Amino acid sequence: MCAVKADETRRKIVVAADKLFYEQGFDTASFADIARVVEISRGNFYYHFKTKDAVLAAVIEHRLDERKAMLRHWEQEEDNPANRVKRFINILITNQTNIMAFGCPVGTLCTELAKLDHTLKSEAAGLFTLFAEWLERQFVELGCGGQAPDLAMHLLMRSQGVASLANTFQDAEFVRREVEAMYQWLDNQLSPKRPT
Amino acid sequence: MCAVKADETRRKIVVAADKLFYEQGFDTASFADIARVVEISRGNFYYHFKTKDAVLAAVIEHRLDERKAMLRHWEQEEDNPANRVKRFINILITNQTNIMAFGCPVGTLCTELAKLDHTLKSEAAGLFTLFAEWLERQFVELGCGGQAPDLAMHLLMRSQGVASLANTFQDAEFVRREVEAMYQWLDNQLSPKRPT
DNA sequence: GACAGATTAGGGCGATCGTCCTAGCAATTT
DNA sequence: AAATTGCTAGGACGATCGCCCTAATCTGTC
Repeated sequence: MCAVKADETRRKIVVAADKLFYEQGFDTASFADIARVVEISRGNFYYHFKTKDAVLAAVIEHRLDERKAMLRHWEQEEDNPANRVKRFINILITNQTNIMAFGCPVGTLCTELAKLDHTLKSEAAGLFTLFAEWLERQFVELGCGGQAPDLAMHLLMRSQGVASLANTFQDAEFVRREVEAMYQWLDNQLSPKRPT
Repeated sequence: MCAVKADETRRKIVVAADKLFYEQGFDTASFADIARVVEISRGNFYYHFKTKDAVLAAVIEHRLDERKAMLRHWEQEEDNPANRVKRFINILITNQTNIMAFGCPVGTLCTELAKLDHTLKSEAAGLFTLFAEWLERQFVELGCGGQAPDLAMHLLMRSQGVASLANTFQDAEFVRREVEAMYQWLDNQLSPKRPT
């Protein structure tokens, strides 16, 4: 009775819901869709999650855990904060196929929840905050000081913009070009030639 | 019987649908919602539009017309192409309230239609293309030559990124800062200090 | 004022939504 | 072997969806 079976099923539901919420949107993806993927009955759903919002909360939690693990991984693999930031920029390349098909998982969720005026929209925004604060720390380590928060937001902004247009235009060359420009921008921040 | 009545009602429907699709999303906004705003019966809807997709098509058409008129207006008011581009950038300020509440009308629609894999997603993308080509023409006039298409897409990308984060974080100061940075970027393109 | 066409109101269609209930199967404990 | 608990299957609920049909009303012409 160690409840390991339920935990496993619950995990499967969260993973499936995560994927479906991303690919179809939170509102469009239904209980029936999720149940079909997990291969459980719709009725059984209620045992694990009382409401759809509860599923969404679990999905956001799951995404937070995944992103935190990814950021930790980058910190372990890269000594240089600049290279860590480059890892972030490079998501646009490594996740290009998904982004072109469905946009940025974080941005599109926040946008949808804002339109639905959903209770959990601030929780979803926490995914952005996670990246913003992590990037900020890297810029602090790089000696950007008080500029660090603005630089972090600027980079986040560019990745969102690229994801949005990549999704609309399906233009891989555009993505490559903008990623290159972001690398360039990063270098300029580290060895400033008196901008402004 | 000059059908002026029907045209007027049809126009009201399109305007109401435009607003609701923007504020709630295409999928969430229902016939009943639109009919309530226009103050007609749900049944009457069918006389003007056979399907919801037909309403969407009309809304996209309507948005295209509005944007084209706006761009024409800018061209009349501003002789200098640089000032025209600044007008574009300044949308983020003039439309700030709506953007913070519901995101960019063009970007969020394209994103949603992509997730729904909707037939009209390429038509919606035409709204982006309209801006991209218009910006490109301004950059050509400014003597940017072959760079013009890339510069246009870059600017479009930044406006999308700013709109997305403005929507999520409700940070007016961030918007102001990024708009300023876009003005700066524009100036740099016009008097290049050997970048790259 | 009768007629014809344009426009409207209202309700019904089947499908699907999130939610909820309950009977039964599966697995572990005593 | 019996009993307790964990977990599941299946269906029913009211509401709402896009869509469709038809009868009534309005408007302008002869």
